[in-house]
Amino acid sequence: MISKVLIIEDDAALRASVVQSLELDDLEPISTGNFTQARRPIRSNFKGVILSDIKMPDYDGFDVLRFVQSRDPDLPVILLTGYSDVPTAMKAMKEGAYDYLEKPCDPDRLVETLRRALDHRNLVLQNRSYREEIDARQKETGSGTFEEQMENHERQIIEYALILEDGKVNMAAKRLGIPRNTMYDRMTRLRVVAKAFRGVNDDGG
Amino acid sequence: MISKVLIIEDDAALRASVVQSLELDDLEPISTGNFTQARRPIRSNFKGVILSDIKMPDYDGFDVLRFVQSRDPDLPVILLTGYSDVPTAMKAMKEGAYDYLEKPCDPDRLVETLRRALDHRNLVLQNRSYREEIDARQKETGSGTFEEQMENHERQIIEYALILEDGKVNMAAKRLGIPRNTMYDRMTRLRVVAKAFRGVNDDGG
DNA sequence: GCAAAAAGTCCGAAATCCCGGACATTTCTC
DNA sequence: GAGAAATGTCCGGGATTTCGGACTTTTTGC
Repeated sequence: MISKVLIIEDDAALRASVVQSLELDDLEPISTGNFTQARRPIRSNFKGVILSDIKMPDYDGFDVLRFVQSRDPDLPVILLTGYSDVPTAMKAMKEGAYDYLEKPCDPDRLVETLRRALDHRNLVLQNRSYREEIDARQKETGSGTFEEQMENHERQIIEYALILEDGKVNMAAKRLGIPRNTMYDRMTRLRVVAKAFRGVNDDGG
Repeated sequence: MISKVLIIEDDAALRASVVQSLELDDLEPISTGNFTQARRPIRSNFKGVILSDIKMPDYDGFDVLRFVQSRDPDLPVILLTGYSDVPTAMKAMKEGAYDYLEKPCDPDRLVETLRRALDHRNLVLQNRSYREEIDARQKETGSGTFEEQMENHERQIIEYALILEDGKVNMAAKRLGIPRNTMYDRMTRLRVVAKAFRGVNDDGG
């Protein structure tokens, strides 16, 4: 499970206290004092979430939010607002912040919120990798000539059977449920050499 | 995106107000007054989240929480606690509640919290279906007789081409680099019906 | 080293597949 | 709604594949 939290907070004292809270709960704080310092790690595969103050000199929390969203719209940003500054918080949510916390915030609430965000991030990243895997397999079943695809698959089946049977053609044929002569025919056509598969697998024979 | 919220709250007035808040934000409240009424829809593929009061006669929020987790540990439960009842809230989180809200709660905060939970739920369900798909494909490769394996693969290639071409056989044949008559022959042999692949893919054509 | 079993090779007929061509039907285009 | 283009169906001969059987070579077991 991912656990990085990129902190953007100009008040050094508050930053230190946040870092401490996170470390006590086995999260991995990355402490920065302004947006410029924080930019580098913010990218689409960042394995963590962002915790940023809103009110800061130069770049504020909304700048951070916009930048993060340009890099990855599914990278959660939690913003720290001033006490009971509801309008700002509302605006932040509308602009896509994952959540917000009022300063000063309860450490437990902070950690709970971050854990939810990390959980979310984790699911998003997992989802992406699953999707990539599915796409990759789909690609495999959709590139090259029909004949090529069929032949590749045929070769794979035959070679796999040969590996399991230590390169013995007749045994491999029996395993695949086809007459041995047919097996030889196919191997000739595909130019598969049985000898090459002897001793490849340890439990062969 | 899923949007159901199963509400368990014995106070009818509060329940009505929650329902109203949710409907204003295009969520789908399912309103119930106690655990017994709520049990039925709670199952592992429930397309929504649970919002439950903690303090109720007979069964309380922790009973709900435990029951939900027995049905699906990844089904978010948001609990409503009394005002500033921090210890109970902490306990709920420890037992696996997704979040908690203090009564009376701000409608905006309520909706934000529920949306996060719904988002989470959505990702979990999506993740599961992806995983199922990957498992299914894995199973397909490497079992059955030779003929079965070849035929399955052949069918996959042909069906995928048909999907890409919106069920047009001639186009699919061209894509695969085989004469259209051969394509028909193969489809007849495999009992693949072209019509079944029309409109499956949005960019077909 | 001998017999038996398995592995590998060659042949040919039957079965199957490939694929062009002719034709019917549907869909598009103006 | 006529003509064109694409889709779908049917046929048949030539090419390929299948697969049993006969044979040779290699491996196995004693």
